[in-house]
Amino acid sequence: MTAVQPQESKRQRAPSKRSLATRERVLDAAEAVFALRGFEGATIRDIAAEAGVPVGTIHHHGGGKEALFHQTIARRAETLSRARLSAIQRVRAEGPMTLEAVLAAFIRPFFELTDQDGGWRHYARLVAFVSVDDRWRALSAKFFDPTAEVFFAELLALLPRASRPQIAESFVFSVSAMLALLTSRERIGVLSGEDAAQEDQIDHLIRFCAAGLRG
Amino acid sequence: MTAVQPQESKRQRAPSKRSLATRERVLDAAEAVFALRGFEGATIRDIAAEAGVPVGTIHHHGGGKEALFHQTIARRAETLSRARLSAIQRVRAEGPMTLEAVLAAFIRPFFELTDQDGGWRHYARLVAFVSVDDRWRALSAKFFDPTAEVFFAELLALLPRASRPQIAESFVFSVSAMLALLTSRERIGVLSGEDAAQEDQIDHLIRFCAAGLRG
DNA sequence: GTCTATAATGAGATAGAC
DNA sequence: GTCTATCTCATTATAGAC
Repeated sequence: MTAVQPQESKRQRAPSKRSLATRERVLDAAEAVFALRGFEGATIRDIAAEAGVPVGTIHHHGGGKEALFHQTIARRAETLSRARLSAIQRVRAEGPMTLEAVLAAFIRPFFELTDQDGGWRHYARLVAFVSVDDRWRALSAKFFDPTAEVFFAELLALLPRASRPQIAESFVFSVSAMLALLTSRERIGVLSGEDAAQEDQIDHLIRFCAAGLRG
Repeated sequence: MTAVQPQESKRQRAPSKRSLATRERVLDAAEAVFALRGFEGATIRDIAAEAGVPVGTIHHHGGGKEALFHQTIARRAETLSRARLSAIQRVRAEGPMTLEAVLAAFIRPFFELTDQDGGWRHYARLVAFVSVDDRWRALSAKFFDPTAEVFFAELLALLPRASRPQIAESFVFSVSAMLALLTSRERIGVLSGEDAAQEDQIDHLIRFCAAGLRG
């Protein structure tokens, strides 16, 4: 805030490699603990223990519990968005522009990321929490709604005979079904009694949503 | 634990009218606060303030925060179950036994209860929380799974060509879509830009799920 | 940048008067 | 049965040494 420093709140130095690594560890730990216990159920101490750092370090990097939660959501949101948008671009470029292709472009990237990395698995649970809870409405609006609206527009174009509210409802149903599958693939396995291949489950989800949207 | 009292932990006297009324007020308040803030986010003090009783009273009736939460879920679970089971009985008796009729018997009673009473509205949010969160798996299993399995059996009988895991998955998708509509009818209205009549939304949900199950 | 020690707050629970 | 006052503990946050 001095006259010597005209650019306000800009970092003086780039963070060191060590600092960046610690920051990643902290966010990994936060992701895991938040996913397991929810926001209020998680404690800074749990996260510190999980990350193997002192409690103070969490505050240094995270800047408070709520800011830490925001960062945890924000970290992977961009990657997810980009994966989805480039998938829909590919569909636009290569066709065919079917309902199934649009839904797959929205759904598949999330599952692919989730399957390749345990951190993304935790993130999927977090997204489900955030989506279902009105207290995090602002977070959803900032990180997920813009991409969702791109896909919503595609659905509108693909289903000219359906009304806008109907498509909106169907889209909400589809997203909630996707989150259910993301967060409880194990549980579904138990109920069904057999082990369905995961690829089949995702195919099935896409067919379910497409049929619902058409119906 | 004395020899004089062979029946252990039985109440000596029936609770007074006043006590029962207080208990209801406490559960109403707990329902509202838990629905708004989640389990950890809610505090005993918030609930006491909402109920207009001292903090100690909450413990007297509720027996601890977790027991209070259990009671809150338990209080309306029986009513919901019975409404669903008698709806499916009516379908069995009067026919026709369609996918839509079975889904309607599962879905409609919850919405009807939710619409007629603000407490049920809070309860719907609680059910959504409980269903999505593995920490409350035991609660779901005790209060909701038995009824769900009755409907799952009906779906199995109605869709002989589909595999058991597929029906299980579709059922999970349908339940999550139902919970999404129960907890965010307002939000869907905003996205869609117009006001769809609520009856239409429920019809639409049933059609969506039926089409998905068939597809 | 990292870590230790501590401050300040707010929580759930309970004992005992009424 | 109801309510007041209090206990005990765990939490977030921070100040300051390294």
